[in-house]
Amino acid sequence: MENEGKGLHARVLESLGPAITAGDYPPGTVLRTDELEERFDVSRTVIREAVRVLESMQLVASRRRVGVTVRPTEEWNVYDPRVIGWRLAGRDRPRQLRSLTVLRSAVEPVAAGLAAQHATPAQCAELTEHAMGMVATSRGQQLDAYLVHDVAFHRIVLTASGNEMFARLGDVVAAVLTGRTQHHVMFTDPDPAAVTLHVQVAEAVRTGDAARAESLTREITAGAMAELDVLAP
Amino acid sequence: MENEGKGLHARVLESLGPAITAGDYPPGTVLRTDELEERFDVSRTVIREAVRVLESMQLVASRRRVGVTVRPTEEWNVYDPRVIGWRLAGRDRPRQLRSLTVLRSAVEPVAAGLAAQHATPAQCAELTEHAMGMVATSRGQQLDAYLVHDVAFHRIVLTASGNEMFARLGDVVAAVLTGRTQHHVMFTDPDPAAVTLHVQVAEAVRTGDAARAESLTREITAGAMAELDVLAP
DNA sequence: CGGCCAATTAAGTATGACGTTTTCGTCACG
DNA sequence: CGTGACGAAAACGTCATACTTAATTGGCCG
Repeated sequence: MENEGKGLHARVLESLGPAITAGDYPPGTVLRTDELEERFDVSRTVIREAVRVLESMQLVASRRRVGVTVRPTEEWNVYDPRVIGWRLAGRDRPRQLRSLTVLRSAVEPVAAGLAAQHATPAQCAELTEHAMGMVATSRGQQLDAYLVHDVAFHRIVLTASGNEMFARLGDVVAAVLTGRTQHHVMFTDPDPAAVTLHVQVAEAVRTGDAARAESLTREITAGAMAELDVLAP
Repeated sequence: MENEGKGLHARVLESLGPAITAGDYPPGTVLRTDELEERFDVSRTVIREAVRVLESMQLVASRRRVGVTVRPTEEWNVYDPRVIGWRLAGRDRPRQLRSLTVLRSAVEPVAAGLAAQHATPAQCAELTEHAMGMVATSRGQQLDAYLVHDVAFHRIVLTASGNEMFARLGDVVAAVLTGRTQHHVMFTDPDPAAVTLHVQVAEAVRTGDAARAESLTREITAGAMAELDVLAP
């Protein structure tokens, strides 16, 4: 098993979390502690700790004399990295991918503008480096290598913005980009226009041109949205 | 006491969470379970469950033979509503307020643009209603009533965008707006220009003019940023 | 000096007993 | 027949304890 190395409660979590976020237990469903205890063949301690975590994600609510009830979707902590991961792995992956892409299209341009103002020389260097990397790997079925540079590029922009809320979306963007590559047919090279835009963004950040960095990044995210409209429901 | 009604673990959480997010325990600090057990005079069960929740927020990491260690700030789940609340209540409230305002300025304009495309007639009606309410309460030291309409307005825009990630930021925006009112001297009425902008946004959303809704909202959030520069460090 | 093994430490798990709150059913009374 | 109060049951919440597991430390031996 690849399931070893973590505590039992983590294993229960990795089973219940995806199931709930996938909608296997519709909102209002009640789970009794001792039922789960038996189902996973673990002690109450373990179940209780797993339930506490699910509760902290607002996926469930535990009430006396009633049980652990699944909460409606609108109340979930949809920004919790694990919730995002579970939903991306589950049934409504397309919808989730769309939500996150829209979020990207809102956040990244502003982040790029701020990065142009706050990025350190070292960050600027890394940025151009990865932009170059994208150019170098943009042709000839090197999608994996390209993805690495793409993810790194966007992560640096978010970090260099100097806003911690933006910086923490790095994983989200990485997940979206990775997801896109996986769904892309493996034989189509990246859009050359997008590659050029990344190079230009790196340049704009380096020269401190915030407005240009923002508008160029808006073009990138607009492209990502357009791709979605082609490939997703 | 006003502390009744919740479980013991919740009480421990409400004590440890704010302390950690306030920086009372610098990253790397280790907390032993039995020490906490004694300090709060509760059983191990309770401490363990509280620690699990803190762990799920990435505030701490629990490792065997070493203890519960506080994680560096960059790893915290800064989108967790409780973490946001604790930080807003704590020492670096100004920095947090600034981060959230920047996030707002990125998200709300895009949300308003989407709202113009997706808002239901009922939502449009509510929107104009609250915009009117803002006009009515914008003069004569009715800041509390004004705030209610302001919060409702922005909440509806985020919800009407149809993006669940945006919708879940309603509480964040509410916290920011509330925080601003509290810090505002209680005798200055809201900026008339901002009030007008809200009315115009409601109109743009109603008529489905996405570009206009977005750009007007951008003006609103730009105003909020400008206010910050005046009042905050 | 270096690597290996054992002792120690603190978290992880299991279990049984008891407390607490909420819900539901029953019974008596108007 | 309806209503209210009382009581029992159900499920989570808390406590105490014993045992297990993994990681670190330190000492012993090569």
